[in-house]
Amino acid sequence: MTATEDAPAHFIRRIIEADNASGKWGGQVRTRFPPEPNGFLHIGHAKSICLNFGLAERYNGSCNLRFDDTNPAKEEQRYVDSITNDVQWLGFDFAGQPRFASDYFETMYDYAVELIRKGKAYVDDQNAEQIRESRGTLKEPGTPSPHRDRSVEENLDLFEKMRTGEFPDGSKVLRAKIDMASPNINLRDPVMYRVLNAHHHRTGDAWHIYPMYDWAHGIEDSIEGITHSICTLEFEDHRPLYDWFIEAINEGRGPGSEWGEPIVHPQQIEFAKLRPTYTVMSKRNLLKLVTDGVVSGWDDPRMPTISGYRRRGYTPESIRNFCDEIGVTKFDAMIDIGRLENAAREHLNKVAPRRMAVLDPIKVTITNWGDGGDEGRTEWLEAVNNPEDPSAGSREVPFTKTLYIERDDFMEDAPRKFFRLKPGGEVRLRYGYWISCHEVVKDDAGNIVELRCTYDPQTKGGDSPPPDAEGNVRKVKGTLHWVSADHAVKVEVRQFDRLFWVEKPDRKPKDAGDDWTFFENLNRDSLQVLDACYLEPNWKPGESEAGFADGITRVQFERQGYFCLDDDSTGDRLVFNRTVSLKDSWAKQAGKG
RNA sequence: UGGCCCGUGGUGUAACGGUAGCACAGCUGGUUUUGGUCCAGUCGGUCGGGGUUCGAAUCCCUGCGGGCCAGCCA
Repeated sequence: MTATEDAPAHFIRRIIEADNASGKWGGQVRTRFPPEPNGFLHIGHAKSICLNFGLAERYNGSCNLRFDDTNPAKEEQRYVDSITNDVQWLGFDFAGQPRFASDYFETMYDYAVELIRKGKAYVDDQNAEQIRESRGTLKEPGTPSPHRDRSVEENLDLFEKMRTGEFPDGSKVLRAKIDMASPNINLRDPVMYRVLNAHHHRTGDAWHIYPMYDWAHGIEDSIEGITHSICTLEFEDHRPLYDWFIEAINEGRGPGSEWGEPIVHPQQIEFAKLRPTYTVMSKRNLLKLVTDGVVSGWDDPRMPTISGYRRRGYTPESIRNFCDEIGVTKFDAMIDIGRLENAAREHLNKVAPRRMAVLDPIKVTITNWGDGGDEGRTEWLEAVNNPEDPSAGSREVPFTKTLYIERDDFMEDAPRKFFRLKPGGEVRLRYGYWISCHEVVKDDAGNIVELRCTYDPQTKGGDSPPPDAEGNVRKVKGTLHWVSADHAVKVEVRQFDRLFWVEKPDRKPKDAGDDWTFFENLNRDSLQVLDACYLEPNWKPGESEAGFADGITRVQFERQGYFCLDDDSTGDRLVFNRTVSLKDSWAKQAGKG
């Protein structure tokens, strides 16, 4: 928290602080997060959520979760539920229940009638194609509709009939009468209402017209008393229209006016949305990944959705920290997705309990295990649960004659800087003993099937042996994780790689043909399932030391990465998802060749 | 000559007319029973050209580059 409080104020905070200083809103700050319930939330929404709710927290204001449900053709209750859940999981509180634009339909209708009576809106009989053609182009002005100068009475009558369902879909619209020659196309008599005889997930069949975004959004904000209406850059061109609608409603309002008192005029402010590397973000492309079976669903751990990151094991804190770190500007920047991975490592390092698990096992036999007593004995050795958090305590891990270590941790012909296990070499088994390898057993195909090693009874717990006669202490460079073959639990581990090979997967190359899609950039090996991994037996799902508030079981498998228990787990088969690997400077060096 | 917006190290972001700083990544080294963490050091930048000013990343002009806009989507 201190980090964010100390961070310099970004441009939206400056606006708010200036407003507070001038008393524009009486020191009040009210924001909102206004998703359309037509899909699942992704990491880009998280930035907006953290911004809006974060500002409310910082300035002692409030932030509403408001569903912009103005298009029943695309919206569903299940999206409302999932979005609500995601916002709560991220840790934000929206004072009571979510709001809905549809709750304001009646008020919006009244305002529309008011604009008609003021001569600022009219019913147009043109169809969609005619309207498009008469709108003009980016360089040429539009031409007025033949219905633009209908009488107020006729407009009122037609609009009423639109509402009550007397017209078929698309046959009529209500338009604002602004300026068909405006260089800003949004001002060329924008549509306010369309006829849509559709069933709405909340208002049912009460309405046969539905408001367009530009008309509806400012009114929603105004009704809720929003002070700062924050949206993304592509709405910049819409701001003049946002302001026009509210000013049109307020025209002639005031004390004693037949129209009543002026309504609140929130300030729309635009910022650059989040664009992470190595992923697609549009709802359309995300949907295609799901429908084409590239991923298992919206919550596939490889998806950039909130539900995907949750299932992957990301903590709400890590996502919020990430959103705080990347800043808020009007520059359309690309954010290295590695920043999000770092945020996960940073948080999980502090709170994830440690366990040992061997993902790709190779058998190790301690040939002199009998030297220390009964060859069949099990020694229980103390292991620290989290070196970053002493209060996490310790546990005991079993050491026996037969163990598993990671296949990668042994090399027969090792380079100089490889300080793991090699023939004749000695390493520490973490919290166990020091061992050295004296024999490599292979099958007929030449695959290593077993390492025969000896242990040093004087290194119990992994400690250094006593000094020799000259006072020299033997040292080892490498420390390996391991499990007892007799005690280990066999589990499944799923490792994920990024879904795409290139930074901007939806960027079509210049020389690409018409049949090109972003699927060309898919990483077809983004999922690796390891079904024979061995986990130390100290495992009690749901009882990890950290006690994550969201009920998700998260853990660090030492030297490998952070993992979480997947819901696919059953009583006799645990499934772990790798959230993110640990940093691996050996892999980096080995990769240099 | 359509309109609007945006250009600061590799990436992101500060400096709001007065010493170009921070973070991440990279690289060096140190500590370490995780090649993790942690610590120290280091590399590296104001898109170009004019102008205003004692002084410009900041203000003005211009060029270049990037983004958005012609849904009865949001």
